[in-house]
Amino acid sequence: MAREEEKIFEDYLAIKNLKQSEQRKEILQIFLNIDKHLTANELYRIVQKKYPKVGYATIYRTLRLLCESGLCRELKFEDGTARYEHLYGHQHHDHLICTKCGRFFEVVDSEIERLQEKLAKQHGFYPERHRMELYGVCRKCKK
Amino acid sequence: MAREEEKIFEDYLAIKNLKQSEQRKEILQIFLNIDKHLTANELYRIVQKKYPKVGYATIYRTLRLLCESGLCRELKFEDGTARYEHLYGHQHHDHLICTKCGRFFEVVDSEIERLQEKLAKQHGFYPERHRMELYGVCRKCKK
DNA sequence: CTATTGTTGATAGCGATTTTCAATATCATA
DNA sequence: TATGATATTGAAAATCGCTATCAACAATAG
Ligand SMILES: [Mn+2]
Ligand SMILES: [Mn+2]
Ligand SMILES: [Zn+2]
Ligand SMILES: [Zn+2]
Repeated sequence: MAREEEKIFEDYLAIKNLKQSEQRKEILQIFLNIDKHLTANELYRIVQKKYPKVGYATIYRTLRLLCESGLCRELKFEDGTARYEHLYGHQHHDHLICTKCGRFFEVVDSEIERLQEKLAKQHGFYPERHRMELYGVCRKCKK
Repeated sequence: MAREEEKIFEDYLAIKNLKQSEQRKEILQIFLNIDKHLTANELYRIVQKKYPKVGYATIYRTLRLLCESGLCRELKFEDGTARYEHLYGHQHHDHLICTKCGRFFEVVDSEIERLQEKLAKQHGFYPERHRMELYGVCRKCKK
């Protein structure tokens, strides 16, 4: 499972002279097995079930390492709480968010992406990145 | 000055059986006179200069009322701190945000808006609203 | 094995925002 | 205008998500 990601994380730790702790391995495994947009707290609770001794701070610390190593991306939606998604092997995308059930749907629209670049340039802006979220009601929730 | 907005706020308070306090009038005036994307703290400091007795909680409470009455919109950008902008008489817009100087530029692109609607519908979504922020370096900051 | 150095969990701290509460102001009505 | 019901206020405590601190502990090189 996820040998490539494990290697990336190990290599990142090695380069930074960081150690391969049990906690880091455990959290990496659980992170890789859950491909959702989790909050730190949600991840904490899941990790706790399997490894009750793990502390809150370690979750945050490891999430930071995962982001730095390129495996994870931190996102902030409307409520301001950080959420974390898989980054490795995932291309850039934006999100549709259901205001009823809270689910996230990933989308890409190359035409919109092109127009965003153009819009920035029209205003003398040198674009670096963007964020786009569409809020609405998903098919299931509309009944 | 801003007679219309004053009326909207007064009417809103009346409908909700709320009272027309001095503080509310003062904060409304200052809010209306500053057309920026202020944080609660920034507004607090400006209000304090003129009315030193006003409390922090009253700023937040009044900002909430301004939002509910339709005069104000709360926005959250990358740092998670809420910012407040004028809503009355302002059409929907998105933001370009300079990562050097932190300034906000308001933009609308009807073609992007159209494609956003279309994108949502393609995924079976009933769109309600969206948020789009383009981060980059503004003309001035690029030298 | 041992020393060095990084890691951990608990907990304190922080910034933004909300809640609590007793004192006070607003406002409809007498 | 005086009264009283009800809403509002400022100060301070509480909360929330997250980061910093620190002493005990674990990983790794030699
Ligand atoms: Mn995603
Ligand atoms: Mn704006
Ligand atoms: Zn839904
Ligand atoms: Zn700039």
